[in-house]
Amino acid sequence: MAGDLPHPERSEIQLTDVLFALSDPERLAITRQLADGPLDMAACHATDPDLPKSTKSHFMKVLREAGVIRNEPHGRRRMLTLRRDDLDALFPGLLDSVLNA
Amino acid sequence: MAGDLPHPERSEIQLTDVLFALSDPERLAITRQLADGPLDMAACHATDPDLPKSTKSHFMKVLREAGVIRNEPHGRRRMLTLRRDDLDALFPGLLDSVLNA
DNA sequence: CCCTTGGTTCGAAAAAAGTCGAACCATCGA
DNA sequence: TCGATGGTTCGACTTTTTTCGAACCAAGGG
Repeated sequence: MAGDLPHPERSEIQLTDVLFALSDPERLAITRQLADGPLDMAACHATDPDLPKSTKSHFMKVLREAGVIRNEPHGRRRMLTLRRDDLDALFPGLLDSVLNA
Repeated sequence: MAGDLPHPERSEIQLTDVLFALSDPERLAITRQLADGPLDMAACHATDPDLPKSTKSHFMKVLREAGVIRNEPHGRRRMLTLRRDDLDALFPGLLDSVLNA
């Protein structure tokens, strides 16, 4: 593994992909947890604590490829961050309205 | 056919369903057309003008069941309206940010 | 009446997405 | 350097979603 996973540039982020990524309750829950700041992946449980790790990893992949989160290696762990700056710049007000709903 | 199709009550509308309905480019295009006011279904083309009518009808069903639009009989046609009041009340700012993006 | 028009529903097939075990990989601590 | 830890990727399977023709339906017009 290269360690660094691919992330879309800001200019490549598509509104429909972001909406799709957020349209799943588990992925939305993850996104909400990241609204308060970055988290270790291990510290970030969706709703089900017994979720298989491959499934959890897949959720993160969908969010990452849509441009909603960053997933970067951090020591032996993964640091997850919400791409708030990019999303706010591209779609002003969208993230806030989703998180506040 | 009863003529009147089922619509969710405002209280039944789910954020994730709305996000999913808007996460498809065709359905988003339809929604944008309705932002300026109600339209006859016949007057509301998505992107492809040669879209089969059953496919178009299905798009409308997804949007209707998510609570994004109303689809009501109007003479021999169908009147489509964006449920802006309901969406604004439930998810303030969401619709505007999506439409302005 | 019948026929056209505008639209829904059904059914089946294809495409996409979700799920998860197993294998793999990279890093840190002992 | 070995093992444990935290996570990704692969592969196969299940489920959901999409697509669209064909059948159907309701309302108006001739």
